[in-house]
Formats: sequence, structure tokens, C-alpha cells
Amino acid sequence: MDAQRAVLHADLDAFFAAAEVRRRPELAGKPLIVGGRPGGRGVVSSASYEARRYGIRSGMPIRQAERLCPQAVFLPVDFAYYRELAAQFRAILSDLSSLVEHLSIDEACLELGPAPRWPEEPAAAGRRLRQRVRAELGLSVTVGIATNRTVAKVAADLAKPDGLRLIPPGQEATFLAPLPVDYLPGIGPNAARRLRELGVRTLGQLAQIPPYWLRVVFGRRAEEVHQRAQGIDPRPVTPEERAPKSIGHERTFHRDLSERSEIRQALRELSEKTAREMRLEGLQGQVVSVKVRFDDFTTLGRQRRLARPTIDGREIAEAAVGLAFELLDEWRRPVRLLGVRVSGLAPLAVQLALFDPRPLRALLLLRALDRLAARRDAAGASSRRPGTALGYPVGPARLLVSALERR
DNA sequence: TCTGGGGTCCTAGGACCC
DNA sequence: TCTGGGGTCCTAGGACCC
Repeated sequence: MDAQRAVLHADLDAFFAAAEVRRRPELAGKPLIVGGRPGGRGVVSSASYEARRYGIRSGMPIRQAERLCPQAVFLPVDFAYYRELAAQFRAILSDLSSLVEHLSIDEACLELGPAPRWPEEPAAAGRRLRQRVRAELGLSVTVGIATNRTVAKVAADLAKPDGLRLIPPGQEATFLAPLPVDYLPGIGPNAARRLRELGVRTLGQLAQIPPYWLRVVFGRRAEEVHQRAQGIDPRPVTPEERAPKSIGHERTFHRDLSERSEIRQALRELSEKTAREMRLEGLQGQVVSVKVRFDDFTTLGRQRRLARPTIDGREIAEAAVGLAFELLDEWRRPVRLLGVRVSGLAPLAVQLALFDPRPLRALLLLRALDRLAARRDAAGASSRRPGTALGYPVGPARLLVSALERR
């Protein structure tokens, strides 16, 4: 029999809220809510555990949070600061294992091993991680340890906040069995409701149903979900960062928009922002999607494949405006949200037509404008390191462009 | 009571081709 | 007056995650 794997799932507790307390210690012990502006249309991104005692949860409308806990401190989201902290967190994780997969800004899973001695070695690694994160970052991290990713994550969820939970080999199924089905990652509110209608409430019940029956709820995923409900999950931990499949931005307006000119302007801004990020990542894209949410929350999308890949915000905007106006002509309602997204991404390649310098010139001009915008935003929030943050390697096209720019 | 913004993946129907 | 069958691409919508 194979040696048992040990997977460690690490999750920073109430990360954004904890990060704010770290730099403003006077907030410690108070109900703190990080998210959209009070009175605005935002939602709670993160809430301290003191705030959660009032029933506040992330994803809840900020107005509802205000009603539940008017005395709470409300702060805006400061991604740039959280990313700095997250980078330090990642450095600690990579000391612990060379196999780290980052799942989000505040979550990661690690493969310990190759043949760890259960339970002493994994437990010691978990304790060491928690101590270091506390000592070096002043943050608390919850750790779940098990023989696979799914069980490690659920263990961490149950141990929150500031805990460590280890599920020894062989205990996976008994650990999961009494838990409600939606504790399993991948089972959301909708699947949970449909399972409830079938009389399935716990993961133990789910594990006992013939997987064939689960197809009505999970389709092709039925077999996999059935396995996971039994605590079986062979997925490896994969450290490589994957190239993004799409890049986009969306915005909910303070007040609904009705004027076509306002809508066009908003789409242009979203398109430019998207294009700038694509260029920063060294990516071009060919499929433009728009998202329109009307005042009644009806949300619709349209997408179109362009004749050629682009990195030009004006081209993206032109397509986006066309698509959005089709929807507006049909629906004739005020607009609450607009979004622009580009997919069909590929590493940026400039068509170096022998006798036509225009594409290259256009690219150089756009990048010069990007640099100006970057300088303008120097103090601003989202300053990602180009070419690396999203995991795309610095490609040949980028290097070519850089070389041409230096001349 | 009012519902963000960044994404990924899956499904389903229609077009189109062989 | 009868209309296959499979593969692939495209689009729209929805579930899910943090």
C-alpha cells in the first residue's frame, strides 16, 4: 500500500479585517467590517469575529450589516495592502514545502511529504506554520490536515477561527458523514437545495446513494462528488500558476444609468482598464463579453468573437458597446451594473508584417500610455507586478517589445 | 433587505461540416 | 415525403468559489 499523503490546508482568519486590525491595533476587539461604503450598494468582504456575532457574514449587503450592527467600524477594501501581507504569508508557506498551491489571496494547500510519519510530522508542521504566521505577520491562520485536499479543507473550515484540526488516515469518511452536504466544496446553495428535495441532508447520506442517482443534480460530476463525500480525493497539489483564461472588469453604479452616453462612457472605461491589464500581462484576446444588470437585477450577457485578437481598449469598447446596446434595445430598463471581459487569451504576438510597421507602432504607443497611467496611479490601489502576478511567464513577445522600447 | 467583483467550469442548443 | 450521426465551434446562462 502506498504511504499516506499529508495535505495541509491553510486559511487566514477573517483576512481583510485582521489585516486592518494589524495596522490599527486600536480596532482590536471591535466589530469591524471591510467592504463597500456604508449606505452604498456594496457587500461585506470580510468581517471580524466580533462583527460576526451580530450575524454579519461576507457577501451580505453592507446596508443590512449597518442595520445589524450600527456601531461597527466600516472600512474600505485595500487590496494593495492585503497583497503585500499575502506575499509574506506565501514566503512562509514555501519554507514549509516546495509543493504549495495558492487557492486565493488568503488560502493555500501544501503537500507535506513525500512519506510523512502520521500524525506527528504533519501536526508539527501545522503548529510550526501557525506559530510563524502569528509571530511574523501578527495574523492567525487556521490549518486543516488530512490525506487529501477535500478533507483538509473541510477540516480547516471546521477548525476556524485560529485552530488546527487533523484527520488521521482512515477517518475521512466518518469525519465527513455527519456534516451537512454544503460543507463539501463544490456543493453550493443550489445543489444543497436539490439534494434536500431528494431527502439527502448529510454527506454520509450522500455517500450512500448510488452515484447514478446523483446525475440529475451533478451531471458528469456525479461520480467525483460521490467519491469526495466519502473522503476520497486523488487530486494532486499543483504548484504551477495557471495562465488566466479571461480578464475583465465590472462596476455597479451608485445610481442606475439610463442615458446611452453614460453607458457608452462607462463601457469605454471598463474596456480600457481591461486592455491595460492584458498588456501588462502580455496577453491578447479575441472574445469580448459584456454583462448588463438592470435595475430589477435581471442579469444578461452577450459575447462576440472578433476577427482578430486585440489588445486595444478602443476595439474592445466598440464591440462591448455594440453588444450592450443590443440588450438595451431589447429591454429598455435602467442599468445597475456593466461588465466587460475578454477571453480567448494568448501570449501577445505582434504581427511583424515586413512592410507595415503600424501594428508595432500602435503597440508601442499603447504601452507608453500605460506607463503614463501607471505613473498617474502610482499612489493608487492596484499595482500588480507585470507579467508575473497572474502567473503568465514573461513571454518572447514581451521581451521583444521591451527591447524595442529601450532602443 | 438588498443583493460586489474577480474568476472558473459546466450545460445546452444551434450552426456547420463531413 | 423524409429527413442520420458525430464532431466541433459558438453563444447564453448558471452554479460555484473567495
